Amino acid sequence: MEVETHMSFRTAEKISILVVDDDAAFLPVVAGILKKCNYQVVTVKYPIDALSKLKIKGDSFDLVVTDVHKSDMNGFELQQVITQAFEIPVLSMSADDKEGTILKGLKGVSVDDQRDQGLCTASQVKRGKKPAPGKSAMKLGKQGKDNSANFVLPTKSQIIWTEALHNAFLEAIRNIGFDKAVPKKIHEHMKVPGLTRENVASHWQKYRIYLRRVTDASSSIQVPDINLASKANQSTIASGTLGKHRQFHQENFGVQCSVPSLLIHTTGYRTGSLQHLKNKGKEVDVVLDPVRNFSVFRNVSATQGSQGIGDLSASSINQGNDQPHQVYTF
DNA sequence: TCCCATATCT
DNA sequence: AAGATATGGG
Repeated sequence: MEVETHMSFRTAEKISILVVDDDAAFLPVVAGILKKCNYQVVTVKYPIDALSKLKIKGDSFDLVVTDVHKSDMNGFELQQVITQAFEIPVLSMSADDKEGTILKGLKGVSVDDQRDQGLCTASQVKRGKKPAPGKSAMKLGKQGKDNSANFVLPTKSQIIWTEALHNAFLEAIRNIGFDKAVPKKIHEHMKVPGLTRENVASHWQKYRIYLRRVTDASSSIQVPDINLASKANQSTIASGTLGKHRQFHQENFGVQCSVPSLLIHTTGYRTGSLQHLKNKGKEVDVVLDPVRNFSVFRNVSATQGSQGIGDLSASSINQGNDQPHQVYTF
C-alpha cells in the first residue's frame, strides 16, 4: 500500500498510527491490516492508555484510530480530547452502523478535522487548507470496498446543508442584506466551526440558481394589482414547477404578511417562490420569501374570488409542505 | 493575492 | 441533485 505524505519533512518515515481498541480479538486484526499497509502501528487497549502514550510521544503519531465502545471514556470523547489537545487526527471505527452512532461520531468533529482525518484532497492541501499544525496530512490509500464498512467517517468530506444549517445561512443573509451578501460575509456571520467559505460559496450559488428558477416560475403570476391575482391558470403554472425544488421549501417560514400583489411590489428583488399546496382542503398558492422569512398566500380554489389573506398559520404552511428530514444541530 | 461569480465535475 | 472544485476576471 502506497503511503503519501503531503508535507515533505516526514516523507522518508512511515506514517505512524495509534490504534485503540479493547476488543482483544479485533485489535490485532486492525493492527495487522494497517501494518500490512505499511503503516507503523502501536496498539493500546483503553483510551486512558492512548492518552498517556500520546503524552509521552505525542507528536510521533500521525493518526489515532479508535473504536467507539462505551466505557468510562468512549471513543468519541477520546476523539475530542485528542483532537483538541494533541491536534492529531482521529479516525473512529465501529461495527455499529446505526445512523445514530455514525452521526454521533461525526458531530463532535469539525469538518476541517474530518478533512484532516485522511480526507483532504491534494488540492485542498496545496491551497493551505489547514492540516493540523505540524502534522502530515495524509490520505489513506484506497482499499477495497470490503473493509470500508467498518470506518465511521465517509471517504469524502462533504458538508450537508441540513435545515438547521440552511436556516443559519438564511439568517446571515437577512442580517447582511440580500444584495450585500457575498460568500465571505455570509460565512463570517454564520460562525459555524468547520464550515468553509467555499462551502458557503457553493451553497450560495445553488441557492441563487434556485431563487432564479423559482422567480421565473412565479413571475408568470406576478401581478400589478389585486384583480389580476385571480387569473385563471395561475395555479397550474405554479404546481407544475413545484416538484423540482422541493428541497428548498423545507424551511421554516415564519411570519406571514399581507397582500400577494403587495409582496411582489415591495420586494426589491424577486425571490418569491410560488408553491401550490392544500390547506384545510383548500387549494392555495403560497408565495414564499425565504430570505425575508415571510410568506403570503392566496386562495385559488375558493370561488368567492376574494383573495383572502387567509388564516394559514406558519405551521400549517409547514404541514402542507412537510417532509421528514434529519436534523443535525450545530 | 484574495475572492467573487460562473462553469464544470463528481 | 447537491456539493466540491476549477477557472477567469476584478
